[in-house]
Amino acid sequence: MKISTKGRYALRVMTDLAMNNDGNYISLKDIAKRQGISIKYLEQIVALLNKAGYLQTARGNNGGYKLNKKPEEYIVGDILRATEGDLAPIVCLSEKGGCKERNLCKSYSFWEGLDKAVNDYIDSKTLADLIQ
Amino acid sequence: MKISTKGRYALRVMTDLAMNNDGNYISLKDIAKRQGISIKYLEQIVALLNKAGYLQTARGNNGGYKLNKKPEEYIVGDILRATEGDLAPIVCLSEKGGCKERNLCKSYSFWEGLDKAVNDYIDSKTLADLIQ
DNA sequence: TGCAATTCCTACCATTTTAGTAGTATAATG
DNA sequence: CATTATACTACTAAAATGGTAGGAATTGCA
Repeated sequence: MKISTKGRYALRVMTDLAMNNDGNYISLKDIAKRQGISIKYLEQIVALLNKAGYLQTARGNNGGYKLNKKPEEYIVGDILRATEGDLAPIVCLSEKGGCKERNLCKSYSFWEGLDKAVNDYIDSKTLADLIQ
Repeated sequence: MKISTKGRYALRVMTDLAMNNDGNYISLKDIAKRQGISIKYLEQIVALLNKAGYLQTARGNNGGYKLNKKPEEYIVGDILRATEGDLAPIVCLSEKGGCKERNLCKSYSFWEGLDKAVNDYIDSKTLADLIQ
């Protein structure tokens, strides 16, 4: 029941981009320095955020990343799901069509409820909530 | 962000014990058969539950396990914490004395909130809620 | 033109965690 | 004293985690 570094670092990258936004692109080198995370590992995390369409990017000299939208328009849950993958607490909830034994399983609706509690919370926060 | 088999099976063992309780001890052999889990693996899970004081046990012939208390007196959160270990979503929250950078970290209170959301939910359910 | 800075993409790897299996000792019962 | 059961400990294969590494593609600037 742990969030991995991917999700945690992703939030740090996004808050870093939000807080240091001056209109220019921000390089991973700068973010890595501020956050104390290796550039090479950040590349992989940013790739996920980028694939999800959360960033504007520019390659080459003076290139880097910046946010696409205003901080209050980023749902934290979206960021976490994009980097952590599915946050469902157990496999049964992720299976397409649902677990076949859901009607027999006494725990199923409990896990459903936990899943909902988690998602309700992370979807109630935006990037703006974090940086203030 | 997954619950492991330890926690999931633990809940199944507890519900099995609750539902099949006729006053006699219930052997792992029976539980294993009903639940489709190997006896040997169940031994390890039950050991955790036992260490937490949730069970009455009897060795030898006709031995086995039974619940200590009424189903409604078992908090699901307690069962999960006993078998999964700490459910805090990130390491910072588990560190004794708290994360040293908590005042600098923009995400800290977000993770605290997630931890609370999870624990509030799992502590609001009892074994009785599951078996009905 | 060419070099430096940067993202992009993919492969690799050590360590830890997960999900068990296995063996043996200990205890109780009939 | 054989059978049935828990108790304890060691081992292990496979997967996930948390990175490192190398090189290709792109862009800005001197």
